[in-house]
Amino acid sequence: MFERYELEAFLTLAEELHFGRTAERLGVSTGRISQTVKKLERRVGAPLFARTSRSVQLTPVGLSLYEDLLPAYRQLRAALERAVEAGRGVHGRLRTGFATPWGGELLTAAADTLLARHPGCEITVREVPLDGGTGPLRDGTLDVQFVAFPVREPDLTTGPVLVAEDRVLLVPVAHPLAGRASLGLEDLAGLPLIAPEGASPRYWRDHHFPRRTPSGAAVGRGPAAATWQEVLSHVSAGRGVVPGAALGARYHPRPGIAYVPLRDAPPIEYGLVWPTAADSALLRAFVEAVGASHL
Amino acid sequence: MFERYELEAFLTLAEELHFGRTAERLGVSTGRISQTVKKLERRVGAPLFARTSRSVQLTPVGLSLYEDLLPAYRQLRAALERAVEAGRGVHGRLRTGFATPWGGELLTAAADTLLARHPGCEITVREVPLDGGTGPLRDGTLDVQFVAFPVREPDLTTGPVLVAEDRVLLVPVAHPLAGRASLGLEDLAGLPLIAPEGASPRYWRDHHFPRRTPSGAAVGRGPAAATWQEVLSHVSAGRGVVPGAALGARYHPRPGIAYVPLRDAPPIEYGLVWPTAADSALLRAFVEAVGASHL
DNA sequence: TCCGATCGTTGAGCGTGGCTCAACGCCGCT
DNA sequence: AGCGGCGTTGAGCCACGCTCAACGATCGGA
Repeated sequence: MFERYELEAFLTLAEELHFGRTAERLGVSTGRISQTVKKLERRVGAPLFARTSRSVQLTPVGLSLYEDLLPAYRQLRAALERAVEAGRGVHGRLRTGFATPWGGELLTAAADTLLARHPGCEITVREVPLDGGTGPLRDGTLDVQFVAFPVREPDLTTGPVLVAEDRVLLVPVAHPLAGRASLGLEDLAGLPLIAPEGASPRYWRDHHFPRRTPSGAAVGRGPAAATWQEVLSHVSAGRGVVPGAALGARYHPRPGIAYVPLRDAPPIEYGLVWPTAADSALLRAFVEAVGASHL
Repeated sequence: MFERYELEAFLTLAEELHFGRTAERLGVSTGRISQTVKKLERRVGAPLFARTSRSVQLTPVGLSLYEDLLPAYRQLRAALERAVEAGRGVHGRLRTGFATPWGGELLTAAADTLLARHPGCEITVREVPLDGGTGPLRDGTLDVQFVAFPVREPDLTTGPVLVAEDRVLLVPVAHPLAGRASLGLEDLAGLPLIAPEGASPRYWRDHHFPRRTPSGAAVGRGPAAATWQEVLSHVSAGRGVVPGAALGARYHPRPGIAYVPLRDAPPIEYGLVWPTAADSALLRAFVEAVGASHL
């Protein structure tokens, strides 16, 4: 019979007719799509796609399989949704966490709307250390975490992007750059960058706290910080600079800190992450509620 | 979404309303069924079954989920079957193997009927050593093997029981037991039992070549043998005895060997085994063909 | 009310298959 | 001929489905 991942790979590829896009939509590598389709074809005993390195097309067999499978797959999804609906399945306990202060407000707002709709459930919102990465999810302290993307951990599920904010550089007001209308990434060269040191994965730190500018110049090292509050203290005390989301300037501006737009940096994307194994009706309701909340 | 194993566990349990039977039908442990259902219920957010240690019943939510899922699941199966059919997917190469001579005849007969229907495919039938267990499947020498059950290997798929034969004891004609109308397992005490020595798993050897009688008396040790022909040579030369299937006596009786029914031993069951990863349309057609063949 | 039998649950630990990553080969364009 | 885009392949990793054994709950029979 069909495994879920086989179904999804086949159906997606039949729609996209492109291995790269299919892989991206499903959040796996192109190699995996190739291997999965190949395995399916061996089971069926005939090619499902006619493909060269330049084009992918459904064979007649593939087309009729697609037409057979699509409604069945839709039925499965609908059945699950209906069951969740019928079960009024939103109850239980959900422990959520955030590292940046305005994230806490977002989570609290969502928790309130959810509690109003489903009084049965219990939702806690806690701050977590900036340098802990997704550790609290792993050690069972939390069920969901609001974090800055990217998160690429095989055992964690990543929700949609909920907030995308332009990047700014937080500098001490006394700093020469504080007066500039905007900065480029190259301006980071030599500046003492404050960064968390701890369990956060390498690719995440490199993404948010680069050690080199695009042209290769070294970025300086400022003091390490465990929480966002520590980061802000360091900046306002003149001990370093740090990139952050423009949102922070609007919601929790700090005296002594200037927020200068970083022209050529992509926006920071934030969203929810949770252990795949901890999926539950309450969790998904919460994810939806956060998505519907606006700061 | 639903994983295949979750779907099957839920649907089967909804029909059987009994964890033990469900587990048996799916070939897993009851613990796994329990864990799987629990996970599903957490996802749905409501109990699907009302269960005590004495009874299992569908809850209303569970019932409507069952009614939603069953047709979708049937559609999936039907879609696969149709695709295999449409693909005329029976072609390619299939290397089959057997250890007992009459097994070879069974496989050859099936191969012939399959080749007549699908001239495109290539099927080879080879004898394999008795003491190699399922090694040829592991090292890629064979695609399917006809073996005596039980086979409990996580990476192998077990086909249905194709032949169930009463057990007999093969003894030299000159042996005092040769004249008996039947024997009990206790009679094995002290007899030199010929057994393969090699890669076959412990549970398999214990099942077919017990080292103790039911009452605990030690069974003797005869010479080791690598193939079934060697076993027969040893027996007719008076070097030992061996349990086997009654079928052997009918198809390849050997002068010098008496086949005495073993009264209290369960029948030996034979069937096909293959690496789960090697599943293919041709393979399944072959399994079916062997099932339809009769000696 | 105590036992034994039956059945579902739980947690620790194991093994494998789904997955990534990097190298490769093919194709079309310039 | 060189290059860039794309699908394939193989080696290796690790999360997760599964087993196993201990446990707890519920019944029937003395």
